[in-house]
Amino acid sequence: MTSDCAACPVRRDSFCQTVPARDLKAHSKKRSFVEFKPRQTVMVEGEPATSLFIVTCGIVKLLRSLPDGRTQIVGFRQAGEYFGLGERDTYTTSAEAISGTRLCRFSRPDVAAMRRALPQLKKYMNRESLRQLTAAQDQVLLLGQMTAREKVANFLMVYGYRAPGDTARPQRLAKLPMSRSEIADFLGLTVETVSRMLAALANEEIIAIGQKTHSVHVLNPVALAGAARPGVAIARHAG
Amino acid sequence: MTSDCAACPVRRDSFCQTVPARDLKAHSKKRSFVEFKPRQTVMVEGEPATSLFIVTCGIVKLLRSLPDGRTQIVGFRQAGEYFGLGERDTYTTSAEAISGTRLCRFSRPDVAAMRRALPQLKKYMNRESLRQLTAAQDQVLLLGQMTAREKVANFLMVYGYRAPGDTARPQRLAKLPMSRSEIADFLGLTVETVSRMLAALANEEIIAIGQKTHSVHVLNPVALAGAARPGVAIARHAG
DNA sequence: CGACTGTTTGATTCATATCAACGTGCGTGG
DNA sequence: CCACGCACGTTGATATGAATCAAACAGTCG
Repeated sequence: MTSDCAACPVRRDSFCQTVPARDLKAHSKKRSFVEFKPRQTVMVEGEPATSLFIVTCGIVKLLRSLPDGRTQIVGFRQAGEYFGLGERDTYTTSAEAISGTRLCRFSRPDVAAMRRALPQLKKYMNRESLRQLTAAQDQVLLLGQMTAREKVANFLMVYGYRAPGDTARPQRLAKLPMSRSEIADFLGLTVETVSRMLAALANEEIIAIGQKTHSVHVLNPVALAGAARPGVAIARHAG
Repeated sequence: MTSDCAACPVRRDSFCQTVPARDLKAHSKKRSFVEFKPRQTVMVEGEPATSLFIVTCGIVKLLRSLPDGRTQIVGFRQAGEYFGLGERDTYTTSAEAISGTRLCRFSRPDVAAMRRALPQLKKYMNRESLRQLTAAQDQVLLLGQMTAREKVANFLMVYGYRAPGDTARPQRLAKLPMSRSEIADFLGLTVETVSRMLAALANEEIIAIGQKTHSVHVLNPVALAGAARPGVAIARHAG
């Protein structure tokens, strides 16, 4: 909590990497820590955008809702990634913690000042905006044109697929911190359909679903890539 | 063609608005004009991104394709809007002229130099990136959660709905320069479904379709907004 | 140990795609 | 100037993928 930014585990993975070491002390003073339990709301679409958040640990979902309750997840944010910045002075998405989460909070004025003071930070954030735009376009392609099976296979390709340290083994472990219903809300499907598609892939021995249900073993990466057919994987941390 | 930027009809509506009048002469030297007939390709996804384009007149569609030919339109660009800039050094979308189109072309290095020289331009483009991100998220919500009817109604709200000068009349004219199949590719539907939804709205006397088929009269704006249900209109020039 | 939440599986329905035919406006060439 | 051909749009019949409805089945937390 009271720890200095110099000791921050995600400093080199977040936009704080652009803050020179000698400015870290001052930097630390600007940020506050906030913690959220699973399912807690971090910010709400349409409300005044007062803060920018950086994920220190845990995972957060960004979402857009329709008045009648339908919701669409437009992206996930993991350790090191930031959210809360948009073109408007109100938030354009809501955000909710998926797992227990610790966030760094910066006020908008402070962020603006930092952008002015640190050209590298400005550059970092501008690049990030463009990356997110590309990711959003990936999701548009996925939602508009892919079948349920392709959507799910793609999701596994993008969000799973991190070797657990050692890459030698043919099967790799996909960790899915989010629930089936969150996967569904991201892919524009229902929970049942997501479950069925996973079951089908498991049936074909392309994947194996762990008993903890949030871990998926990729048994046949080639076949999985084939199921994601289009070959065009959607970029990481879409949205 | 050879006209000076000072006489450009879209100067005040494009990012050139940030170029001081005294620099316009030099600015003119950097840009070249290119023209495209309907259906002609301006740039291709994945190819080296050498240029940035500003639409002078006409309309252009930006699209993403899957290897098997499925294509998704991720945005339209009209007079004054630019495209061709992304996080990568290759284009992230293809672009194709819808109507006969005239574009200003700038080389990437020149754009980079201009950004360096003109802080206002940089600011303009950064804001634009964020606007496009918001628009892309709007499209994600639409594609992921809306019904065919809602999609079409929303499309009319966003892309139509420009009073023909005089706002007094209850019915307004929606001009749709794009074909049914382009609307379909934008909404993630088929041509037939788009046609049926338009027919249904016409049946209910919410709209009336002109004989030229590219113009739609909005007879009952309130009912149209209702059909777009969610109320949350997707932002203009999505993507 | 029992309620609860999340996941899976099954039966059925429904919205939209697909397949097919027809209409219509428009440009082209006779 | 008219007739033909073609691209585009509409309309209809049918098929189907995914949603919905419903129920059983964990794993988890008091």
